[in-house]
Order: sequence, then C-alpha cells, then structure tokens
Amino acid sequence: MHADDILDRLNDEQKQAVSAPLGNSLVLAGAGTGKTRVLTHRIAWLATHERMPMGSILAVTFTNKAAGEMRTRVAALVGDAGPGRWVGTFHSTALRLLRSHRHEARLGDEFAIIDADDQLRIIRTLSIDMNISVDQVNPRNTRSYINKQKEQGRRHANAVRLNQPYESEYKRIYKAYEARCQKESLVDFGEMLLRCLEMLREHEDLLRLYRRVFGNVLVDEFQDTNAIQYDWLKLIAKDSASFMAVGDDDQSIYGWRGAEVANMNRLLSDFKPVSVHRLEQNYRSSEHILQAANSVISHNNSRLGKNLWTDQGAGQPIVLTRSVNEHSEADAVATFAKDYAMNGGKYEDIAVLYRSHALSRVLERSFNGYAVPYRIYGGLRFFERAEIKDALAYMRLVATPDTDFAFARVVNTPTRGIGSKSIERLREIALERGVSLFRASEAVVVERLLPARTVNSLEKFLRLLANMRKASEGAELSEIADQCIRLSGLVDFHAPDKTETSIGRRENLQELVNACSQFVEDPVGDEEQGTPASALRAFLDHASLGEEAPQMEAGGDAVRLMTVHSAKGLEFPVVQLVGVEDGIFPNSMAINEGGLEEERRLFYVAMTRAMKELRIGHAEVRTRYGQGQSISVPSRFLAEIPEDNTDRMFFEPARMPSAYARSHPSSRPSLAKGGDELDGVRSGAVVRHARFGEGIVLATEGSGDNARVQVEFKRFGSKWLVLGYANLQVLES
DNA sequence: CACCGAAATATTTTT
DNA sequence: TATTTCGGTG
Repeated sequence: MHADDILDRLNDEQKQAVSAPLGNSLVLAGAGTGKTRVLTHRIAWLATHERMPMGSILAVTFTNKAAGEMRTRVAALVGDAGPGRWVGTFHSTALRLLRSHRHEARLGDEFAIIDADDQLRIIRTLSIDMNISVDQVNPRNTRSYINKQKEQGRRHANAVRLNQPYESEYKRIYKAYEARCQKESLVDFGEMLLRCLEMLREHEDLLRLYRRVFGNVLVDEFQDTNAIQYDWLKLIAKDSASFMAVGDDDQSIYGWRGAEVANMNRLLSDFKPVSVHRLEQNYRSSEHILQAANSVISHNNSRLGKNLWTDQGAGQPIVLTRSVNEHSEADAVATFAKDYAMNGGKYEDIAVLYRSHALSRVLERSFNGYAVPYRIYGGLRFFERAEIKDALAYMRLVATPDTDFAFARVVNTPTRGIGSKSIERLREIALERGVSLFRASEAVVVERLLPARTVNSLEKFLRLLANMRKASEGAELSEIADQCIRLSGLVDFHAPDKTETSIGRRENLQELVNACSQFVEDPVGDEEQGTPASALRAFLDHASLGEEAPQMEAGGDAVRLMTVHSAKGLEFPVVQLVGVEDGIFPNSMAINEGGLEEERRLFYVAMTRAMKELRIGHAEVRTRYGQGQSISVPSRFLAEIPEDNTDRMFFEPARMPSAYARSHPSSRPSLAKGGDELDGVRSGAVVRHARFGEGIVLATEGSGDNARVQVEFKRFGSKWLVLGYANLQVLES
C-alpha cells in the first residue's frame, strides 16, 4: 500500500496523528473516534513512508482481543508481517522477553505462569506453614497486598506502606511468597512485568539491544498503564525513533488494579511529545447518546478535557426504563430483544451490559424463558475452570514433573487416597532434601517412608505420570492433551453423570483437545513451536495468559451479555444497561473519593458503546442473594443525563412473570384488556398497594399463580402486578 | 481417607 | 440463591 493511500479516508485530525513526524507523540482519542484506526494506519505509515522494518515496531495493548484485532488490521494494510511480530499485550511481550532471556531474568528453564487462583493456593499454604491464622489474615487480602506492591514495582524488601491492618503479616508472607515462587520457578501476572523491568535494568547490554530493536513503540489504552508498565515503556521507548501513546483519560477504568491516569500527565513531562493530537469526531454514536455521555462525564473534575461531536444526526433519545424488580427488568429486556428480532433486527446487534457478573443470572433465566438466544462473555473463563486447570496441570507435569504447584494440584485429583496429611508429609520430605515433590515422591516410594497404603497410591500416581510421558513422546499437542485427560480419569471424576454441569465439563475437556489442535494449526502466540515439546510449552503459556478459547467467537445470532469492563473497546447498534442503581452502579464498594469518578468513567464507557439505541434500566426492588429484598434508588448518574436526550422516563415494561414465560417458552404475552374478573378484582376497581398507594385497575390477565392486573397508580403511573404477590386491598369494586 | 449433608459465605471490575 | 468449606460418619 502506498503512503498516500494510508491517509485516504481519514479525517484531518487522524491524518495528522498518522503522519506525525518521528519522535514522541500523544493521541487523545475519545470513544469511537477511530483510535484503533489511527494506530494501525500509523504502523502502516511507519512501515511504508518512514521505511521502518516491521520487526522494529512494537505495539502493545492490554487485552488479547485488542492485540488480535490490531494484528489482523495491520495485516490488511501492509500484508502479514509473519507470526505476530511484536504486536501483543504487555504481558505477552514481557513473557516473550523473559522466555528469551530466562538466564538473565534469573528464571528456571521451564518457569510456569500462575494465575490468581494458584496464587491464592500458595499463599494459603504459606500462611499455614508460618502459623499465621488464615481466619484473621485473609489470603485474599494478602494476595491483593502482594499484587499491589508488584504493580508499583515493589519487592518485599522495599514494600511501600499501605496502612492496612495485618500489614506486617502481609509483608512476611510476601517475602515467603517471593522465595517460594523463585524456588519453584513460578511467575505471576505482576511478576512478568516486574521481572522484565528488573532484567532490563540490570542488564545494560539487553537494554541496549532492545532499545535498538524497538525503534518504534506504540501503546494502546495508555490511560490504563500502571507504574511498572509506565517505567517499562520509559526504559525502552524514551529515546526511540518514534513513540506514540494513544489514550483517553475519560475511559480509565482500571484504577483498582493499579492503573494510574496520572501517567497521561507524566508522559507530557517525561516524554515531551513533539505533537499532541486530539480526536474528537465520534463516528459511532448518534447525537442524543453522545450529548448525554458528554454531560455525564463533565461531572468529573480531574480531566484533560475534550468534547466529542458527531455529524450523524440526533438519532433516538435514550430510553430510561424502570421496573418493579429485577425479574421484571430481565423480562423487559428479553421481550425487547424478541421484539427487536421479530421486527427484522439481529440478536447480535444487542449487547446487555451490567456492572457485575452477578446481574447476569436473572437475565439468563428470562432469556431462557422467552427463548431468546444469548451468549455470556467473561465470567468463569475457559482456562480457569477447575477441570481444565487440572488437565493443564497434568500437561504441565508431562513437560516438567518438578513443577510443584501442578503436582500438588493433581496428586489427589481424581482422588486416589493421597489426602492432606500425606501431602503435608511429602512437603516436609521435599523441604528436608531440597527436592521437588515429584522427586520426594520417588524417594518415598523407594525408601517406603510413609504408610504402605500411601506408598502404594503414590507409586500408582508416579506410574500414571510415567505412562503419560511415554504416551506423549513425540506426539502431537492435541494427542498429549487427549492422553492426559484419558489416562488421568479426569472425565469420570469431573463429569460422572448426565447432569447439565457434567455434560458441560465433558465438553470443556473435549474442547481443550480441540483448542490444542487449533493452536498448532494457527498459532496465536509469537514464539515458534518447532518441536512438540516447545508446542506444549507455548500452549501452556498461551493458556496461562488467559486467552479465550476459540469457540467463544463462533456460534449463531445471539444477544451478548457482558460486564461494562469487558465491553470496553467494543461497539453495538443497541446497548441495554441493566441494574443502574445506586450501590450497584456506582458500586457501593467504590463510592469514595477517587472511586466515584472511576465509576462515572465506567458509566461513560458503557454509554458510548451504543451506536443507535441506548436503553438504561433500573429496578425499584432488587433481591440480594435470594432473600432480603432491598429498595433500590436509581443511579445518581441518571440525574446527570439531560432530560432532552431521554425518552419515556418510568417506562413500565413488566408484561409477564418469568414463571409463565418459562412454562410457555414460545408464546408471546397477549395483553388482554377487558372486564374479566380475577379473585374479586376487576378492571375499574379502586385498590390500595402498600408501596404505591391508591390506584385504578385497568386490565387483568392470566389466572391462578399467573394472575396479573394492570393498575394505574396516582403517584407512580401504571404498573403490572402479580396478584398473589402484590397483596392489593380492594377499596371499591 | 472419602463421602455426605450442613453451615457459612459471597458479589466489583481482569491481564 | 449458588457455591464453597466444614464436620461428622463410615
């Protein structure tokens, strides 16, 4: 592609950013202003106009999805640059450097990546070993302490004071945790970045090398960088030929995991960008949506400031809906989706967004009831499921039997008579002799160090591992996975019966095998995987980096359900927000100084996902874990949306109770209005409700448990109520 | 040591 | 409500 073509079909601001002179530049790109476009075109510009080799261009993003997107879009512009080159997430890039220089990084040859769950297990056993009460010093809190320190680049020795209770215990455990990870060659997410940073700091030659290699550095979502990511960028990119950071301070929503918006300001003084570009023309949303979003975000104080505009016309006003409770809200969303599809729309045009995963459960029920196809994103990710992690642990042991955390995970999974006591003893023996659990087990078997029953079980387990390794020799990756699953007996253990969960688990395990063959065919990572052994290692890394299983992207037309966080970077013709109530959104855990502004930014992100239609719902009553209904107050953010941009305040959508919908999945509710009588209540009757006060019955519908009436209340407008639940007092019939 | 039912506990967001 | 942990029994 020619240099001129690259600038084609870009607006003036975008053109300037793409063709900016070499040196440092900052692009402030509002939501929907073509940020990814600018980044990919900039890469193409560097490659063609500036004649930079593709291998000299490092582009980092936060999510795998964004990295993948960037790869395909760059490939479309300048052709495939080989397997990925240097386009990846912060974590995958750091990991790649660590793998290439494990010696300089002081890591073992086969270091393994551990996730949050593994971290917790390690912390728990450490706490117990150290006689620190797990009831008082909560391992979860310890974990968040450790992660926080790492995000700020702190080892235990120079940990920063956080003024938390039990801080000295946290610190002691942190020290032990560092030692344990080092000894077993384990790397957690924070460690990847920290270790990489330290490695470059300690090895001048490597730093020089990579400064030369990465002549051009581009960063996406810069507002989400934390302290070490920033330092890392500064270290390798401060004097590079070109450096471009793209970000939007209004979309900084990861403060809770260490992201510092202040890095945007820091960049101005540290990198002294030769050019700053502002992208303010929004191509995504209609005017109503954009104006409302602008209005909401303007309530934040700490902003760099910008105002998005569009020439797409007013579009539809935002629909604000109020429902009596979460079930009615969910039903309203389901029926809306159904209507939308029946009028020629596609389900996949619709995204239902919520603040936390917990809100998806009610939606699922209603969607099932109304037979609306849906797909939930996020939640328990594929590679985090217990059965998958078990299978991966076996695969890990095939690669490296000395990996203690994998050994400990599956030595008794499926149960084979090696209980906690035996494992404890095994640990002691391993510690005494300074060997891995695997070696310790061998010794126990040979020297008969434990009760005969345990020794037998251990011997069987070791034989199992040996068989797996033998079966895996020279085998294809998917064959290895298949053997691990089969020989271990994980299927029978996790999926013994015909229940839905069992079937799901069985499918998951099968899917793991599929993912393996997929991975070999179409490698996602950047490292070459010549031999089956290196393919195995690469796959384990891939799995540990939490990349989504390929199946998620496939599938038919369906509504998408996800958290606002995971919707970042995406856009949908129709966005439905649910549970927009104070305490949920903004979340009660976050209503404090900095927290509220971040919640508002999150709300802003949610609103700006919508292209044509934005619907925002809240319920009057919401049940929290099964019992104890609490009255909900609409989110304070709703008051920040101008009246002019909204429509049908207090729209009352409840039409049909879920129970009915469930028993008649295909039928649509018919709104029979008439004078029929139900339990002594007929239309025209005057009734009183405990909460809504006096009203007139407009219509009745259904019978028995499904009997419902529509009541026009004096102060609350018209509502559908379930007779058995509403407890109406008839004043006048 | 494994299994089962009871009790406790949890809901903020994720690379 | 849904899931995990605990404690008692076999």
